[in-house]
Amino acid sequence: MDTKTLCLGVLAHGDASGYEIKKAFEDEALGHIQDAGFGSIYPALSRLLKAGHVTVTAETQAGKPDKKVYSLTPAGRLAFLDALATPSKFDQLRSDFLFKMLFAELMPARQLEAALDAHVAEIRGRLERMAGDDCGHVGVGPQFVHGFGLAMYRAADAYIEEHKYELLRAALMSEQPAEAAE
Amino acid sequence: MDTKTLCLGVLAHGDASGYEIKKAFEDEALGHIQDAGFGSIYPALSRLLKAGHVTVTAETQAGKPDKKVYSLTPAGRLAFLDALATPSKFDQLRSDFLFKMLFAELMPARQLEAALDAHVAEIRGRLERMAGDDCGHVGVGPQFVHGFGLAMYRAADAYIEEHKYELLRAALMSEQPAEAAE
DNA sequence: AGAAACATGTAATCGGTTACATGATTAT
DNA sequence: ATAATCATGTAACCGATTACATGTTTCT
Repeated sequence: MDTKTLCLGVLAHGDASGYEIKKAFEDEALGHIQDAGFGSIYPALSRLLKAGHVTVTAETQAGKPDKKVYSLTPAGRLAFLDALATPSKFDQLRSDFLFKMLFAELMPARQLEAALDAHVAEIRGRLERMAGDDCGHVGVGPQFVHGFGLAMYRAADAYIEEHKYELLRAALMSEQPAEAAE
Repeated sequence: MDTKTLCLGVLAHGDASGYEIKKAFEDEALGHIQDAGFGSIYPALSRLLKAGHVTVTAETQAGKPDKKVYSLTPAGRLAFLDALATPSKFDQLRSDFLFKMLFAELMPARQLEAALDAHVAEIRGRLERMAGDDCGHVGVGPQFVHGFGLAMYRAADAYIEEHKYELLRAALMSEQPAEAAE
């Protein structure tokens, strides 16, 4: 998904400035599945403006810098619907964590355990934050995605807990048993 | 993970040519979690050679083009171990599919169902292919990763099956009930 | 006083994807 | 014949990340 389509998606849920679009990628459902920085959002909005997919209105704010609020045009809405209809290629699991685990045998046991624990801790933190989200007000789409995220994180958590000792045992056995002398 | 580190990883499992490294990203465990094309592998190998992380030996083959077989140097092995020790940022779920599902309400019911079915079909295909892999000979690392992939795909499959009708019902209700007249 | 949030943008850089360029052999 | 596999590489392009540049207000 390119940043232009991502911006169209955020704007489909309501008018927003570039800054507000950035914030949308930091919390809630969107933050877990896509990301974009200022350096890609602002140029994307310029291109969308040129293409006629959005319009912009400058809003002067008391005590705050001016805001440029973008709105979807009918053409922009159509373009977004079109993007939704385009089949995208299947998402890879693409994970640095899993890549490292492929080489678990090359890592010292302590380092392996630290990597595993850090990953589980991150998953649990996300799980907790997500459990607190109230999804009553959001639509079925975001609810589905939220539930999907929960299911994935829970499955990952459970799998790692169940299998980390297999990994750790192998790592410990491959190390010199000289540690008993320490 | 940049392509250089990915190449180091493949070479840590044994000497290989650029072509063979590319193949490693197409099958088995690696293919599910990382990807790299010729256009990034060859330049990466050149840079690794310049950095002294790999050495190269030209192998003349009867009836086939010459091969350049790369081997890790001790420095390269160290650099890879170092990369494994470096904490990487947490993997996002980053999914085009989920992004689209966020906007399920904007899609026609048929298109939504098609997207859902295509995704499930892809997951099941992968699940079947993975079930056939014999993991007896590989190490604990690749076995862990293989099992992780299976667990994730199974969880995704189960979640979609359980919740697709919620999505579909909402999509059908939001459409005009004029279809009974057709 | 200093940091953080609000707000927008540009420029340099870096790296990945895609297409191009070449060429032999083997299988259909 | 033609496509596919084996084999290596370069060049153009595209876009994302990062840093830079600017300026106010509010909170600590």
